Amino acid sequence: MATIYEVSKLAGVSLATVSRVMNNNANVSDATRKKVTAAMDELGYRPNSIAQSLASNCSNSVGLLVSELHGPFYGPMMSGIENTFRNQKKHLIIAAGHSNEEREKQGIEFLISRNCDGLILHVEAVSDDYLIKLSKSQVPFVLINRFISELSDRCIILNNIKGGYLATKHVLEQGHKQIAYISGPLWKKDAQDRLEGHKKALAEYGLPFDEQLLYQGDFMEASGFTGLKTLYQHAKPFSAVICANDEMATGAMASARELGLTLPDQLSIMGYDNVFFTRHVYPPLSTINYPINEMGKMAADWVLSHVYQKQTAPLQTVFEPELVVRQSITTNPQ
Amino acid sequence: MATIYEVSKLAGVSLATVSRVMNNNANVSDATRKKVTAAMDELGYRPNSIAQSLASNCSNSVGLLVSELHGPFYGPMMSGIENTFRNQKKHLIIAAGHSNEEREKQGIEFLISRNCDGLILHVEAVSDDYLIKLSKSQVPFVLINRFISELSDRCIILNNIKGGYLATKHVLEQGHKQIAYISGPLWKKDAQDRLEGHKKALAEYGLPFDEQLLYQGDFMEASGFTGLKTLYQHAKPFSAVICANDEMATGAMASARELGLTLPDQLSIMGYDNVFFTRHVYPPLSTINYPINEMGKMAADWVLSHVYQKQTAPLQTVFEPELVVRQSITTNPQ
DNA sequence: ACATAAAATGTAAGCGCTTACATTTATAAC
DNA sequence: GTTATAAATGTAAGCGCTTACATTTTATGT
Repeated sequence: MATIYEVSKLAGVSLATVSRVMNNNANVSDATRKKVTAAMDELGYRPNSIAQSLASNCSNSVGLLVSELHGPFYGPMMSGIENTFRNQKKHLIIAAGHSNEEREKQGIEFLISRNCDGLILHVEAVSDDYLIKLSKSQVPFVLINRFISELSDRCIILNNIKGGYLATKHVLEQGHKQIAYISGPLWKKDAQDRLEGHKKALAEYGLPFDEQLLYQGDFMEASGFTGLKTLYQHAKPFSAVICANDEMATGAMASARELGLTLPDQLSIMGYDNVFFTRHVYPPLSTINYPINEMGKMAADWVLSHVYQKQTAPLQTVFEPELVVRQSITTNPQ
Repeated sequence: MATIYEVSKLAGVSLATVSRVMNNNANVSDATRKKVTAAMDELGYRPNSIAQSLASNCSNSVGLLVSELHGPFYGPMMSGIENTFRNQKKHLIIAAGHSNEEREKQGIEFLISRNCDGLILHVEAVSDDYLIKLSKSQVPFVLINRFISELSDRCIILNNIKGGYLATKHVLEQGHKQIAYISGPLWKKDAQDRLEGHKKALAEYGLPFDEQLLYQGDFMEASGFTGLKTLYQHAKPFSAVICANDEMATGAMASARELGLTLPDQLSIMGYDNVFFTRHVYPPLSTINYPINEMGKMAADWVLSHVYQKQTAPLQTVFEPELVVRQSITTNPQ
């Protein structure tokens, strides 16, 4: 592989000049610029990005930590991020944290040790304090789907209270009066917020919130399954169940069928996230849209702006959810 | 950030010695090793991986090109790969090719320019010739889900003929006699192979293959939708349709319902890939398992072995599909 | 105690770039 | 034609490591 040295020799200029044309430095005459690019072409020269990084103290790489590389939620997020960065010649180093404190910390360590210029973090298990401490170290980072008030300017989040509110309001509007709720783990802020929105809608319709109709799940499919079963067997009757995410809604669907209920006639189910497979389940699931792809892009823009001083579209930290009506909610239940 | 120089000064040894303890070189006495690690701890030293890469001519990064970062197929593949590499302190740089020739080439260029030591490629649009030429350049790569005979030792593939065979055989065993087929784009080898397996099973049961019952799709959901509609309106009657992947099967399901058919009673549907949401559709889709996660791991092992000379489990290039029976196929259709 | 080999450590060059600073060349003003 | 100023180019010192080779220390055999 040709080096800058060989290019400079062929072009008959100094190393510095070659470097200047590479970096589009203004102070190069057209004539020499042409000589240099010609020499580059002739040699098939490609700059060594490692050497560039070492000399410029900028690796042009940004680290991304997500809980899982698979699963319906992270894919669209990564897509949005990758796209933005590739256009800017930055590259993405990806690691998985598996929603586990130790592994999330390891992942962050790993990315830092890889000289990332900035980090995009979707972490769940690591503590607020850890992140606040981290924010005082060298490497800048932005948080997706997590709010820490001390770090509020770098938290890209969804308005989950509103989302929870919209979901329940829709179900209420269809005439349901007995509504069960399967929440996420309530130590998580987003699970809390969604539930809070639910309560708010209930209150608005003059309905009391009933603890008996609440089941605390963990955002995973299985907990939707057992959640519905538990509610069905122990709680008072209900005509609709609202799930704090689509995975649990899916579990609840399976559970409902196992209980012999026909959907949606005998039970309406509402999801949250608008993960792509919600269109494909049967009946197609009504849910709340989580614009995760856009939020990924915004996180990338944040990095572009704060780390690389690039001009970007105005940064937005809180996104708004939207109701997506499909066919899992009946009107006027008996 | 402390450098190796400061560590060496604190420990009272030379740079080389510090480097040796970092790299676990055997020729370091226990006493000095201790001194050095103590100094490292005291300074909170972290080696600069960029400098290491430049000096050692090894970036410890491997590039991964997939068609999309989202979608049900690539997630599990990336997961398998990331996991293997992180344990080995290698890192993954990810780019998307979008099944488009230009973008795939760009992606490969991008990864190479990022000094990847090796590449894992899931490419669809780029030509065999291009890849053969690429194989003669510096950077080693392995191919997932693509077979090129000149490069056969670095192609990690599924036995798609067998998969196609298993799918059709299962449907035949349930008593179906009129079977439609929605294929992938037939310029793709995997689409061809799956269809070939289908024909083989038909032949084994003494049934002729009927061109009229074939629709050529493009592996995307929409083509499953229009495919079924087209077949239904123009072809002779059939009691089952086999789709060359799950996405198209999903489209076919939606289409069937729109045609007023109840599933699976009036139409059996078979998928391929065993993408995770196939459990969630209704009726749960019978399909062929594609062990993409394992294949991803194998690709990572290939790189570990060929690029980094690591000892790995024996390499396997062709994987076997398996039938997954769920509830989308009826028995003894009328 | 000595010679000899093996183990431990040090020296210094170099990986391929960037960039501050110095120098040369072109341009403008008089 | 000078001189002042700006533009273009060159020089050389790093960036933080690895590693071939040289040197010193330690262990081994007699």
